[in-house]
Amino acid sequence: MTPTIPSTRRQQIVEAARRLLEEQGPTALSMRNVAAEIGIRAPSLYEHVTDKRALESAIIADALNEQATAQSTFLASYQGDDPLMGMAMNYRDWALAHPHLYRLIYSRDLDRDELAVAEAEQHAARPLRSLTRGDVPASRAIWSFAHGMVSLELADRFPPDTDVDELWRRGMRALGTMLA
Amino acid sequence: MTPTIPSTRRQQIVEAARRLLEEQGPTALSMRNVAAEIGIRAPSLYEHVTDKRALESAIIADALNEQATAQSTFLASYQGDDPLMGMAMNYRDWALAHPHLYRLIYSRDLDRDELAVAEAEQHAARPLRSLTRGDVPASRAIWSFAHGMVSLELADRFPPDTDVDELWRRGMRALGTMLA
DNA sequence: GTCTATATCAAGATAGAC
DNA sequence: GTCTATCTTGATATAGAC
Repeated sequence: MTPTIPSTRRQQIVEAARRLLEEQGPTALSMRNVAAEIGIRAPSLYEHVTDKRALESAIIADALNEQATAQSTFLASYQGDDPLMGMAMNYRDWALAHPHLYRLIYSRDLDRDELAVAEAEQHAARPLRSLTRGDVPASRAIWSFAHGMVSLELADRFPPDTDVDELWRRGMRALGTMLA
Repeated sequence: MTPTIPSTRRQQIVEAARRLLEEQGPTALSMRNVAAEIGIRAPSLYEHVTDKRALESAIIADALNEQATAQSTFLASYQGDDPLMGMAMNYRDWALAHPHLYRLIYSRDLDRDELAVAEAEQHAARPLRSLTRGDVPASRAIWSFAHGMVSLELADRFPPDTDVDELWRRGMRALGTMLA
């Protein structure tokens, strides 16, 4: 079987749900829509996922893993002289490319009791931690800044006169002093 | 009329809605619940507020103004030697004291076309800007960090071993170098 | 102006037939 | 596994009484 064809019904459901979310936003992510997307009725979904929240958790786990892969791939091939700023831009670019997905990820508590979610969380934190050479508090503070920036940008919360690039530059330069 | 008794029906509605949100969370914030809270039926609300979104915007405007007042009051009476860290803790404390309210404020785009909201946004940014002595990008970068920290803490996104206080100390100390 | 009564539509979820 | 039928709850809109 080819990788683009989901091997299980559950996987097919999760992928359809994510597609709806990314292309049409959170209001399109209804059980009815997801079911219609794969040609069945809504109640049938409950044979494969516990409820809507579990479906969202599956999307979140997939997304965190993808983001982690994007970051470690970026880091492995980075050639410039400011990998920290590079990672910040990589984080931002991923979020802006998947705005609805990013908002879902941080819209609620993580279901850490679901193994796939707990693993994905660990996975997602690894690339930045490797960059701070194991300084975990520093990596978490940098993550907080990046998340705040992306979150405010996605919600259009910066006043219209804001030079967002400048905020990233100044913020990341200042935060980089944590590592010296 | 005493200040604790809302002078208009609309004000009464906004206060009831906020009370429901703060005490019982976002799912309790329904038009039916709000109406029941003040002893009327849901459809009657639409004589006073355009729709639910406008009601939320009214709550957000009130909340931003309150937060602004809390910050400027704090700043006016601050005696210590690190006002920036003090402001950060004031920001955090306010958010942790009003978690559902804080999440509502940042859950969606601001309705800047509503005058009260646009004014409240300006109002909320002022205390921190006075602290950075007019360095607007610095104040916005600091705000982003603070928002990221609060947002991750409220959503329980820091791993269980996290010393959140330490993240604030290290992050704010680093960001303070922007002002020197 | 303000309210009650009512209707429409969509959502998440469950029971039980096939 | 999938279906139909159904329950419950929510936002919203209109008609019409007072």
